[in-house]
Amino acid sequence: MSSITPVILGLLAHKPFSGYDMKAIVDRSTRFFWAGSYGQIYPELRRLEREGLIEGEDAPNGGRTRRVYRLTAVGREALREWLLGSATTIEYRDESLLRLFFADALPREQALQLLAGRKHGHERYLEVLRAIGTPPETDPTFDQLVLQWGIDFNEWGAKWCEQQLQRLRKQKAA
Amino acid sequence: MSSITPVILGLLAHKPFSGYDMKAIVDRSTRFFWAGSYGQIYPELRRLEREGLIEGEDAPNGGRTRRVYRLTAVGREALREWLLGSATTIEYRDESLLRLFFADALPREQALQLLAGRKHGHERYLEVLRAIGTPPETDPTFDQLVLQWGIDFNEWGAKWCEQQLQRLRKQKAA
DNA sequence: TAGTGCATGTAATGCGTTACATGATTTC
DNA sequence: GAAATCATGTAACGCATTACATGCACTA
Repeated sequence: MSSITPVILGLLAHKPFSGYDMKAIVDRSTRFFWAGSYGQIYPELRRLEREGLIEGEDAPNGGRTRRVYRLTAVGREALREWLLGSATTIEYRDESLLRLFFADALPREQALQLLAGRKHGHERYLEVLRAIGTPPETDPTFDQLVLQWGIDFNEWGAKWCEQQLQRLRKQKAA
Repeated sequence: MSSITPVILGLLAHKPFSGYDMKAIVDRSTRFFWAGSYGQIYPELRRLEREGLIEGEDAPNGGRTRRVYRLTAVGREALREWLLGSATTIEYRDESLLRLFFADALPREQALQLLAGRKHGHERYLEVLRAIGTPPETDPTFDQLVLQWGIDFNEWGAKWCEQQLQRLRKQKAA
């Protein structure tokens, strides 16, 4: 099982897709917390078919080759197991946080500017996520709930920066 | 400039360290958002010395070889430039969020359990961070501020999960 | 004297991204 | 008819982790 496997199974649980479809969907949804590339998707699609977790069917668009896959019962069970599993990788790399970590090497005012810059980063991210759509208040699907998480997280992050900024400025004055 | 470069320069801005020292420091501080390994550190140390950003000095402990590095003026300027730079990589991989994204494939109650599990993940992370230390309320250094961010973030995350859990349970009832 | 920590270093491994190649179809 | 989009696929590349190798020093 590679890192892209659950994405493929998860998407196909909804409805059949081609590799190209999946890449497009990933690029405007999971990529914010789980990226994927053709170099992962296509080989894995063939492997999963060989192993019987998915089934492919040729569905050309005119003379344009196209192969759509659907989940088998075995694949659905594999997805269920992964969903219920407990192993959970978290990888977080945040250069802005690293800068802040070393900000003591900077004059006070410039260090505070790093906080302001981070706040701005959250705000820009927020715009990107809001452009994707606004999840409904009631009965959101779980994929919409995750988008809501992204929005809430960035709002929280921007607010956190602002609060620290005010706190640190006040202390300087005192 | 590799990903470990700013870490080396940033640490040496404080005081001289050996490669071994730096790895140990990284492992209990930046690794939560910026990891580093010997395979990166040692080669980069020699490169940075060759380029004149740092200077090494042999400082053996008895017969145990040891080489400590300090920042040169050129290195300090390079650090300053990186700190003030705007390029900012963010990479976030969160399997728990991916699970939640595909949770529609699960019976309602099991899907909600994923939220509970995520909350638990935040709480465990919180314990790890609190074991490192509690940043002071007043006049924290910036590295302490980043630790505070980690604590605040996980508190927020746990609370978010709890709120969604309550909201989704109430909706089911309605 | 065996185990742990200090200390440096590299080779192998695994991974994902990037870039490229190919070709059909739709759109302006 | 040019450009964008659909569609599949792979090779090269870069990068970080893992594992291993070496050897000294301290401590139980």
